[in-house]
Amino acid sequence: MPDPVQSSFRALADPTRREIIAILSKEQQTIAQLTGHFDMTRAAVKKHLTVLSDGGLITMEQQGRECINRLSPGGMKPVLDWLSYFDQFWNTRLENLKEAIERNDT
Amino acid sequence: MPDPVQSSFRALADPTRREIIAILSKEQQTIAQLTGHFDMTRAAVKKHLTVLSDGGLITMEQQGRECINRLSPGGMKPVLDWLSYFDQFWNTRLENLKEAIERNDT
DNA sequence: TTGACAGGATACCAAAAGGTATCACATAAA
DNA sequence: TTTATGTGATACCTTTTGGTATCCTGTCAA
Repeated sequence: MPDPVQSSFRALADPTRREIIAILSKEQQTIAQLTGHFDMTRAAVKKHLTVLSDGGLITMEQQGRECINRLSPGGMKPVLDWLSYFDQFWNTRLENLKEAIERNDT
Repeated sequence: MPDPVQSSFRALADPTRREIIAILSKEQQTIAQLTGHFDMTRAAVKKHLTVLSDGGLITMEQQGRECINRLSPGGMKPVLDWLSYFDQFWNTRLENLKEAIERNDT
């Protein structure tokens, strides 16, 4: 899937993948660790991780026999780019983002 | 689909639906008008519109024998809420949103 | 009234998506 | 060196999804 917008949005469209993102936002995890959070096999979790990786939202680093999964900071760029194109309609909520930004910037 | 986050993200996951959003951001359209923009049947376009409506991203108003489709201003709220939860990782791109907001706010 | 036009609704189809089971392989540990 | 662990890869299954075709209903215009 060569379109970054499509692959990003696709990666976000599944609740399991969004939860994986939430978990990885707290700490990096191996595939086996991540599987412990869900009621499915490692193979299924690994498929989700592949989709997330294709979408640029995470990075998968091989370390010995383990596979470390981390959130990719710039991965959300295509999504935010697309969303910001329609600010004039959805800027209601952007107020909150603005606050978050100002908290971070200083 | 009772989960607003899921139905919103699902609605955004298809390129045709995102293009519909782009079109509707310029002007409201009937189903027949929208169909003119794509290489598919009215039935297919209507299905996409139903998904977008389920996701709260558009409103469909019956007007005589026509069906007027409009962008729903607050529809992106669940998406932006979810995204803003991970600001600390993706705030790189939030800079641009900030600029867009400041252009609109005055 | 009689068409023509805009949409619902349904059934159906092919492909993609989410998931499991299984086997193979490399590596860490005993 | 065994043995167990963590993962990759493949095949397979079921459900969902994107799409068409078809038919039916309502509405606007001659």
